[in-house]
Amino acid sequence: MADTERPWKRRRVSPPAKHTSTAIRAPKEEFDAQPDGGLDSTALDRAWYDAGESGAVFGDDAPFADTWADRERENALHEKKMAVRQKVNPKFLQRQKDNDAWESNRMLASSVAQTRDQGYVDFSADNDDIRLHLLVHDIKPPFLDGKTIFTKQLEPISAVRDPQSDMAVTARKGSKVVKERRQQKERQKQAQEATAVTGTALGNVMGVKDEDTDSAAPLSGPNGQPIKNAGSKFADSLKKDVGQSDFSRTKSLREQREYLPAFAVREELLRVIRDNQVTIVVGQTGSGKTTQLTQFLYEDGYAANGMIGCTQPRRVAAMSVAKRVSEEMEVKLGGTVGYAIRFEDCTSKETKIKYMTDGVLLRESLTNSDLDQYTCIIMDEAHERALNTDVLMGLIKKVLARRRDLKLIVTSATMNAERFSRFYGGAPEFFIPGRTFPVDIQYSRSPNEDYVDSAVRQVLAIHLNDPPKLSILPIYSQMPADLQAKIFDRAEPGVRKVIVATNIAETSLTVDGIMYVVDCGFSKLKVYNPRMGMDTLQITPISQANASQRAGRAGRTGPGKAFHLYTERAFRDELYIAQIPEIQRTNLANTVLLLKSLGVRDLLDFDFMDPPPQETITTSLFDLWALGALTNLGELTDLGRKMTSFPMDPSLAKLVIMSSNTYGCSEEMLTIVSMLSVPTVFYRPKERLEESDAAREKFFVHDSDHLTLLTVYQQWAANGMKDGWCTKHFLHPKALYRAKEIRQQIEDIMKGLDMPVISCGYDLDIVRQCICSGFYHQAAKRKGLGEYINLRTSVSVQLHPTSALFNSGDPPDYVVYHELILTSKEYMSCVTAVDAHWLADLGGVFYSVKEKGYGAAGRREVEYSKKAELEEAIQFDRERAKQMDSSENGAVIKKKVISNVVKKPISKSSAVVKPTIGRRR
DNA sequence: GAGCACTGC
Repeated sequence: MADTERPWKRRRVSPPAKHTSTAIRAPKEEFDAQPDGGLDSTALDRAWYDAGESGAVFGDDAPFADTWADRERENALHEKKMAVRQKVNPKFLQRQKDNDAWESNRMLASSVAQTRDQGYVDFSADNDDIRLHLLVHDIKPPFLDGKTIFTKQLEPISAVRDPQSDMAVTARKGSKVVKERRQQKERQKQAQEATAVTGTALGNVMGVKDEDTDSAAPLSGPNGQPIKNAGSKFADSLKKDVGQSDFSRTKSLREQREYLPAFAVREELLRVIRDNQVTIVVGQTGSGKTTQLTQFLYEDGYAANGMIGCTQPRRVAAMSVAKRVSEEMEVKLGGTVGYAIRFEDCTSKETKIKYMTDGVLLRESLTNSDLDQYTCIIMDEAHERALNTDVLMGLIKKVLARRRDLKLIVTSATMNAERFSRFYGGAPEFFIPGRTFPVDIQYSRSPNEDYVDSAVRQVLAIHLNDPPKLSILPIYSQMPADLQAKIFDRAEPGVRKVIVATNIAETSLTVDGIMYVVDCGFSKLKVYNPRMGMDTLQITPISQANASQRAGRAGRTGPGKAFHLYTERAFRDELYIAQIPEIQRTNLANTVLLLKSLGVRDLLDFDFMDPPPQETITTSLFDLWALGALTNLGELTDLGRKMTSFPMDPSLAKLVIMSSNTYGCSEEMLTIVSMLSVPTVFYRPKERLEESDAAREKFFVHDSDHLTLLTVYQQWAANGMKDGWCTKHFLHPKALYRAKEIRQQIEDIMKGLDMPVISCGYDLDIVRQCICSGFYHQAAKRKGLGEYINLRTSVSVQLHPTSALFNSGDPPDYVVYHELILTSKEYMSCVTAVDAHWLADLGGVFYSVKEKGYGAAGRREVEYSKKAELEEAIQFDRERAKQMDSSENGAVIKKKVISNVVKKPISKSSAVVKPTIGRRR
């Protein structure tokens, strides 16, 4: 079998770092890199391929056949490779010995061998064969030296208004009922179905069987047949809405339009917009602002020289509103009225009214910073303060100063209107009344200790006033679409619906006919901890604005009642007025990179409505620098510029770039990155945990969760991307389809940038190395069973029990992980085993490797690293920064320094051996 | 041996 017949099979591609310039080389790589030292790559390839040929089974009715064959082939090949290596090249082991000898020699001869550097954290592997030490540096780029200020928000922001308040304490404690129920389940499991379980307390009260009250419904139908996926939930819910209200059935579109409150104030609104560059429109629910504003502006001639743009925080909204407006205007969607969301641009040359997500407009500003194509921009739902909305607001403020002809309209709920007005220099507020029904608001008389218990009691109290049968329906975003659709079904006569929802029901979807709302006063909030570089999912008291939004859901189709499960005093004193804007509680690496590429040199000069906390910005800047996206002076590098082309986290963007230009595994990396960009593809219904776990394990690649994801996608693709196949293997079809879309988008971007899409074939070590090149800043070393220590922060972290590496017989010493999540413990999610040498090589900013500690000689060790080079460069840049500081116009870096922290002098002991003579030749 | 918000490019 000649290589030419398999163009996808490529020769091993070396990592970017030049091992030869340092003294150490991992035996494996040394072997591969020696053209004369044994087996050439073609022979290896052949051995590999032959091993595969012998045992392969392919076929449609054996969905896993090719995977298992691959796996076996891989194993067989590995063994063969090792055997061949040792047989064909007996010098191999000898060379290892030689290396050892060489190093001892070098060590003894060298006068620069020093004791351990105190400034380092030393992670020593207790491996008998290779005594390997990974040293961790603590280097900062000059632009982060001292106490440079990047933002007006110096203090961290607390997710709770008052940590001592009743609600904050309750939030931290969690629900006792939930805990007990969990323990009960545990006991039941231990009892091993010895006795049939009859039901829980809750089930007994309601006269419903246990399994009916459980939150997730089974995946299979009544006969155990897998349910075919019903398609996208958006399309579904939109369909069901049609014709639900009598009003929309009996009135023409024109009549409906004129009935809206916005219509009554049309002339006055247009006059205010004409007289002001910025207008804040306070439009309540049901006022018609989203659909009418654009049409008013269009009718008033604003689209004569450009487009009227309207941004939405969510994709569905952008799509469905555009559809509605095109119907009202009796034009084809995509003509005069269009929309643009990720993956879908439904606009044309004729488009005058364009609905889009705020992320799309943000991306557009990358190519046209003055947004010239628009005469008028409406930022809808700005009060939600989504990350992109906030960034856009700062950007547009600058554009408004340059383009006096541009009009901006910001719509907001009542609570935030004044802040927007102030931000835009006292812009007028225009009020449009809403058209909703009155909602009777009730508060608890005393604080509740357990929100789940109180919620159940409250629901039952409402129910017992007029007790028909109850139908309990859960909904959350990760639930399969066909099950989600159930909440929109009309209840049968004599049945009352109870919908148990996450905050998906607060804004994202509307269910008709809700009469009662029970609000527990909490939500799960993702809060970023910059110090630990970690997201935490916290139960947090909601804000007053959230509470009103929840209550308002009872008054959409008739008068309703809302029960808040906290006291009125708590509402007033313990809740923030509005939720903390996303920009202040999230990782900003992405945003900072975007702003840098938009030419914002100093973030302090950027006008944020609410500036992000200092610590978040410094961590983001540091991470970007460590990734190689920023120079030592904090300017964008070529790599950084390339990264902004990709709509994803900077570290993932780096993986894509490295996989294409260095490692030759972009085909694989495209898939992995796409899979990491969607919610988990593994479906784990509560009542079929063991089955679904077993299904997941079939996809495991033992040393990498990333490669496991790759396997899942490849199998899904190989099996025709069928929903039935997904159901059978406990996978979410929706998530996989989305991964496919994302994959296509990234591939298109790569082609646009002339980046080759290549496969590395079966050499998955290449993929792991590439992952290491983008994630070395998130690495950990093994401490115990399943227990690791983060190399840089020394924080103890664990393998998540769903990881492929969990419970594996041979846990790797070093791993990199995709993210850290704090739940009951600090868990690494999506983990890949790496080699310590890769870390030192690819993450030269942070790590260097020492080998062979000679204990008897008093821990005399030699360090090999790129650190000296790096420090030299940093010193050079530091000097440059100083020079810039003294010059007039270049005082960018240091002018914000309050007081310079005196840097510790680099101790003598950190002297580095830089071998000038090669050790082998 | 776990834990469960939501968006967006």
